[in-house]
Amino acid sequence: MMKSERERGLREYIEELKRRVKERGLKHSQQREEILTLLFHARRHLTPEEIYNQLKREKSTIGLATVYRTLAFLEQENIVNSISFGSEGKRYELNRGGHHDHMICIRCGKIVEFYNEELEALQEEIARREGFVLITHQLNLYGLCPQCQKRR
Amino acid sequence: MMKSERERGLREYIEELKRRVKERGLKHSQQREEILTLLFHARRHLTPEEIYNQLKREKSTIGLATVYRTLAFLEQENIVNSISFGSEGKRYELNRGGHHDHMICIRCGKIVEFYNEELEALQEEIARREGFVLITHQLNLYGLCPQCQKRR
DNA sequence: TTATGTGCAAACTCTTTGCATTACC
DNA sequence: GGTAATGCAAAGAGTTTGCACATAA
Repeated sequence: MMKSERERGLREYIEELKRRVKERGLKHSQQREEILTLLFHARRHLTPEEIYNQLKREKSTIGLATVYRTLAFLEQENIVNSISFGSEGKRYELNRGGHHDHMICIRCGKIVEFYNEELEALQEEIARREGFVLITHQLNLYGLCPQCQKRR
Repeated sequence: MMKSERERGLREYIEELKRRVKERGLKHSQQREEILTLLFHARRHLTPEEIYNQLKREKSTIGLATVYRTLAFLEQENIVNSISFGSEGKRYELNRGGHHDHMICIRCGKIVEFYNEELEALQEEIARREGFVLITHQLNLYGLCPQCQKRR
């Protein structure tokens, strides 16, 4: 269901990061690589704080400010995406190439990613009707996941 | 296109507020009415700060904390809805009974509300496929409005 | 009368910024 | 060697909380 290309390995993401950094006349760093690596292996969408704590646990010397600065850079370069649920802060995930939306369980916080061709087309259509040129969108569906429906 | 019932007047919204307050064993107040009245007349989605400033300009003695507390109450009672665009804080609008989503111009900030039956149905369908019971959703389309497309 | 609501200030949380130092190229 | 990146601490922005006083029922 998910739009997919051949899956890329960590090595490739790091190469892309280095390329982008060089293109901008900037410098690569240990820290940027650590964050990208963590996001590559993450099974969830992480907050800056979670990324910081995890790296600290792995004995990194990284600072929280660096995490924020790096995430801002990675997002701007479209290497990672951020999503925000309700009023809690942003969460980040590696951009693996397939656009998708999110379904969130309001009880347990479980997040399911989905992609629907028809939905995407419909949004384009709606925007066109209003004369808008659509650039991006964020759709979050909130509900109860199967497990949480059982334990009412 | 927008789901619609007969439009309600300010008086009716205030009556509903009073009813809800009483049901909860709470007390009505001048301040709650001021905020509701402001939201009724608002043409845009307002931040707590904007609501506070506007009321101060109208010589209210209200405090910012009261604005936050009241908005939380009104939202919980489903009298107002909040939306959050990107990472900026929540904005509030009076719940006029018709669910709708938002299209936001990333250049000028213009917000257009829309409602699409087919889109709503499709979301239900997608949630069902994943075994979720859908409770609510938020969809924001970001793009360029007609005016901003011209002045490239 | 009495519990709830209010305004103020302080506290909190999340994020950004200034700056001396480090490390990449 | 020169410039960008880092880590720390302090500053900001937005929001919440504690408390004494005001107010609705």
